[in-house]
Amino acid sequence: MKIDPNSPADLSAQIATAIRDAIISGELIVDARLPSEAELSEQFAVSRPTVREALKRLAAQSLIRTQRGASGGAFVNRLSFQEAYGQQITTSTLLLSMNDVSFDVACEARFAMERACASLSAQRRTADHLATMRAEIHRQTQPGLSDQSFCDSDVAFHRALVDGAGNPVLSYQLAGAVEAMQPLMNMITFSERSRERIVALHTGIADALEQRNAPKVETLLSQLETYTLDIAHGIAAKRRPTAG
Amino acid sequence: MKIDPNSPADLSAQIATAIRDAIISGELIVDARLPSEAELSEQFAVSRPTVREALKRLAAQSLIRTQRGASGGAFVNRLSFQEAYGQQITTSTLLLSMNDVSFDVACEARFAMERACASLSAQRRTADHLATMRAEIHRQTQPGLSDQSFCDSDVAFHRALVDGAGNPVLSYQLAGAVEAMQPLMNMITFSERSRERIVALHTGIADALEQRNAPKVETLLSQLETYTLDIAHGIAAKRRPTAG
DNA sequence: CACCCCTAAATGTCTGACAAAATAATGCAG
DNA sequence: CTGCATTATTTTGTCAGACATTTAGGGGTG
Repeated sequence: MKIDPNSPADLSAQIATAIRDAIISGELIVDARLPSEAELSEQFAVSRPTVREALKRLAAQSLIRTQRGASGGAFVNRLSFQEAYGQQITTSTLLLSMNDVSFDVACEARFAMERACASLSAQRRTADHLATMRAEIHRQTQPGLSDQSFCDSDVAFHRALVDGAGNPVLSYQLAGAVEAMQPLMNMITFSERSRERIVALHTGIADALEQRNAPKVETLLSQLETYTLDIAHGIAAKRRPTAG
Repeated sequence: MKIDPNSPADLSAQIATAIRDAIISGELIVDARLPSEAELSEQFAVSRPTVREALKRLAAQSLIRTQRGASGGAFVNRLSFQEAYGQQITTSTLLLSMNDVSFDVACEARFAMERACASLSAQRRTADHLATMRAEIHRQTQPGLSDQSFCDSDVAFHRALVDGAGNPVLSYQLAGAVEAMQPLMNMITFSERSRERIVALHTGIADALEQRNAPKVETLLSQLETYTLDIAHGIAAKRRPTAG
């Protein structure tokens, strides 16, 4: 692992890249201990603060974890699905908010992916998944529920649907799509009537999953997509009423 | 933005979180300039190296960019789809390689998501997308092509399919799924016969897209999934032939 | 007006030091 | 010899101050 002191890039960035490559290539395996900061600074011929900046870059990506004390140090981290979810969500949320992605585009992507889980979920969903969905539906019917809480419950419902597919990679990918949309969804006000309609669709989806009827789940998801767009467009229309 | 010096977490991590939250909440908008490192170290009552470690953490997530010189500093970065792709791929790749995700599970997730793009792509694909796919198919028929190059071309083909859906959010999500599988795919040796079969399926997919026949695209993708699994299982079987 | 130089501001890097945490080693009592 | 408390050592976390490098802007000169 060598670095080029004449490169235009920062030394800490180069060092981070070198170590990251070593991890990705398998040269450094999970739970392996990196040399101490003092040793690294000697190897790369840089100062300790520079090495530390590099290590913090890697820590920000959950590639390493650090521990103090004797026999401490920096260790290659096993990237858990949990941590990956978190990064996925942060990245996706920022991506949507910073690039003026329209509600329609985000919505389309989300439901397209969710429909992709439908048939797998219909095959494999357990009683637990169904129970979670029923519980969230019940929560959604509670009077006086805030829009925020309604959205949270909505996310939990769809998450159960996706988890029902029993494929952690799918769950991971969908986590970004579903949760990243939450800030956009939170701008929506759900009237009593629209909540009724959504709950009805959710109930239909849960029923179809119970019967392992994949096509019906897909159909209902499409209807939910259409209805969500209708609500969003209604809100948008109200906000700029015959401007002039 | 305040931090707690008695928290168990590192100061640099706390500062990074504080600034990250300010960005996500919209308190700091795109291209806004953060205070200089000296000012930040005063505000948070920490030393400059600590502030720098925090900034490097944010830089590692592409949340900020830095510029030297007068009127330089740290600026809130517009997270581009390009950068998000990169992070998505790195994270997904590591996730798969570190968690012993089976080829089957990854494959299932990938094709499920890709099928989700099929109908949109059938509706919206342009002549450019078709041309890209045809070109990659042609490349795949070249004799003497290495397995590595064949895989690259395969990725490019499927990427064109996904991009054909005309939804950047979908493209972003799929980038992770498709590219993260590449290290797994690269372990496969493609015989001449299996290449012929894959090319035939690719041709069928391109034809179906040209005719805007979404159901056929989905069917062919399912066949490709099955066939890919067959190849992978064949390889796995050969590697442990009647052990004992 | 154009060109050059100088200055100031900001990040990038280095040195050296101390604090805090956690393990390892040591020594003492039973 | 064993068990426990104490001390040492290693390692990360933090600080202070300094110099190098890059860049924008201002001012003087032709």
